[in-house]
This record gives sequence, C-alpha cells and structure tokens, in this order.
Amino acid sequence: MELRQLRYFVAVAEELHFRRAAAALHVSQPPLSHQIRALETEMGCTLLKRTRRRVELTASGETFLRDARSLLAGLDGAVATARRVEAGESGRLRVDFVGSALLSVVPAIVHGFREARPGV
Amino acid sequence: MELRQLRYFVAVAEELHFRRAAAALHVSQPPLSHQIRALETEMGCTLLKRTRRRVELTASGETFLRDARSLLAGLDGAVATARRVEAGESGRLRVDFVGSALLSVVPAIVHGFREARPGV
DNA sequence: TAAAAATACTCCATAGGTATTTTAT
DNA sequence: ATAAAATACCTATGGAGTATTTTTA
Repeated sequence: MELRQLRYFVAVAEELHFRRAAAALHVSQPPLSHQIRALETEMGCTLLKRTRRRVELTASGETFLRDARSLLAGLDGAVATARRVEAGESGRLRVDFVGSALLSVVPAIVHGFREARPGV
Repeated sequence: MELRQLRYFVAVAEELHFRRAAAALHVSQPPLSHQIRALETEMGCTLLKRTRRRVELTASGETFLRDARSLLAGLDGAVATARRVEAGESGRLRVDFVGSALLSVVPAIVHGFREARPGV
C-alpha cells in the first residue's frame, strides 16, 4: 500500500465520482480506477459501491475514509513538526530556574510547550 | 512522499546502518540511500547524520521516527478496522435497553467497544 | 441510450540492481 | 587501509495515458 492510494481514495470518496476525482488529482480516470481497485484488493474490502449514476461509500469505506484522512493529516503534522525541530536546532532554548519552580512553573511550561509542538 | 520512504527510514533508524537495513528490507543499499535522501530533500530536513563508522539520528530524525512509527502502526490499525467492519456488515449488532441504563451501562459498553475496535 | 466505470494496450518515469568511487577513521 | 555510504549507470516494474468496451439506470 502506498500513500498515493490513500490520497486517491480520499479524492474519490469526496467527489463520489471517478472522473471528477481524477480531474481534481490531475490524472486520468483509468489509472485512478486501477489504484482504487488495487487498494481494495490488498485490503480485501469493498470500499466503494459503484453504480451507474453514483459512487457511494460502503460501511468499511466510511470507516477507512475517516482513518485515511486522519493519517494524511497526521503525516502533514509530522513533517511540519520535524521541520520546526530542524529549524530550532541552532536556537535551542536555555531554561534557568530556581528550585521552588520545579514543581509548579516548569511542568506548566513544559505542558504548554508540548501542546504547542506535538511530538517534541 | 510515499509510505515506502517512511518504511525505509524506520528500517535505517532501527539498524543505524544502511547496508543492514537494506538487507532487512530485501533491497540493495544504493536504492535505499536514494530513497532516504529523496525523503530528506522533500522534507527539507537532515534526518540522519552519516559518519564513516556510524549513522545516527538528528533531533528532527528522532522526532520524525516516533511519528513515522505511529503513522505506520495507525495505518495497520485502520486496515484491520476496515476489515472488521467489512466482515461484520452482515452481522450488525442490535442493542436494546431500558431508559435507566442510558447513563450507566450503555456508555460503559460503548467505551469498551470503542477501545476494542478503534475507529468504529 | 447515455453517462460513467472498467478493460486493453502502450509508453515512460522511476524504483531497484550492479559496479564503482568517495569518504572518514 | 578499510568499511560504509554515495554516485553512475542500466534495467525493468508498474504507474499513467489513449482508445475502447461494458454496464446499468
């Protein structure tokens, strides 16, 4: 399985139309159909129900669509995080504090920092 | 970016050795080096620091390794979930309950169910 | 019958292989 | 000097394109 197949699947699931999805992806319709079928074959799932006038999501398709979107978004986030870490390497934060701050201020700062920069 | 690159990166990060990672992936070393470099170029990050005797992870590499592993695991989970939904389609669960259970038993069941079948 | 997806085939981009060079200790 | 990654180059798998057929409402 490759990310291309997830991206193609999400596009078809959003358009519910292979030709329009293909246009949105800047590819032609047959390769798109082929990749979706390869994905379904590998997963052993029928993700889309094709009828003459409409394409609709099956139950497993609905489920996988949510997960695929979340994975693609997670990937974007992971790349963005890595880039921030890369950019911050030469500007590492120096934190000095007195002992009494250890159990109050520092944990709060760290907590906020980790929320702002997930994965760091 | 493609999943192959994430899988290759995780393999190299685990072995910290291109040749051994290539062997584990059943590919040869040059294509592996090439894919890792393509990944780094696309991300704009130096994920690995290559020296003569050792390969080591940079800060962004450490961060991205955690996220890549989590994404790959998430993908496996998503596929497994979709397969369970596919298999369960003809056996959907019917739940009946009395009003008084709404605020106690049902939430507990749903909670346990969602833990057992993430994404459903 | 018409609009849309599936097939058939062709081509080419690129993933992957082999041979070799470069590099760092 | 040597072990390991990078580079150069070639091959071939499979992703993508065009033309066409099949399908079903």
